[in-house]
Amino acid sequence: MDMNLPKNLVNPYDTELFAAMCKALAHPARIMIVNYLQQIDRCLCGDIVDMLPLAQSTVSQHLKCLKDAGFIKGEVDGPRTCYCLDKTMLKKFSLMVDALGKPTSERLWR
Amino acid sequence: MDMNLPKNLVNPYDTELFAAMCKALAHPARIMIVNYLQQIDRCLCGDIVDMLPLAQSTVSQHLKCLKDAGFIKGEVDGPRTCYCLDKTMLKKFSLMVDALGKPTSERLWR
DNA sequence: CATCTTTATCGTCATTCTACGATAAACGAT
DNA sequence: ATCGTTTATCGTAGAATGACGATAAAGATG
Repeated sequence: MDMNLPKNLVNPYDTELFAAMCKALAHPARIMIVNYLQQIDRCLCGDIVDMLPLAQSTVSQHLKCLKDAGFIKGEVDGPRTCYCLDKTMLKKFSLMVDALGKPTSERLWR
Repeated sequence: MDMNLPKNLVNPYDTELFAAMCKALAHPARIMIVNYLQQIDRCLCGDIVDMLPLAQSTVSQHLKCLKDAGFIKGEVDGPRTCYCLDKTMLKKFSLMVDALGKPTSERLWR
């Protein structure tokens, strides 16, 4: 998205990235997954399927969405996949959200 | 969304709310609007239309979306509407995002 | 090797989102 | 009262999302 504003007022690159991060979290099932992983550290896809009232294929889709956005990592282990949070990414997201409520001059990210 | 997990592990109410907040921010144009309002404090709808490469009706739609989620407030002034951020809401969102990366026991919100 | 378990992907359908132009509504100005 | 300005809403078209079942793929197990 091209903006009609001087660079010192906006940052289109971060805007796109930040919107994409929000989008990845913009569904209750995906929030549930992140919460769950936060609390049990790591688990198999099947565990998440058991927790959510959704079909296995749907859960797999949500996991892909979170993985593509960088919020979770999946480690293949035989026929299974073990998922865990990427806390670095969560931290980054948290910093960007903080920045949203502060003037540019006080922001820690670019 | 109904979960198959004990209450001590999840919080469906907050999950829905948080997902809705993320959704409201899950578009570059809406991030731009929040950023813009952060930097100029308050402005008319028309100013935002000038900034964004979008039709007036589309911008109005995005503003409604942010307003419905509580991130901005609109004060009608004659035929105009003056928009500004609701920093309380941004703060709340920020706290919820922080919580996402922490165990339940350390969370400041319910 | 045949079978079972686990997960990812495909195809599909219904819904939601995003964009636009057209129009209505609210008011200020002439 | 009429006209111009500003903004919200309506209708709509196309794209994206979210759900599912079916199926493929990758190993384990008998």
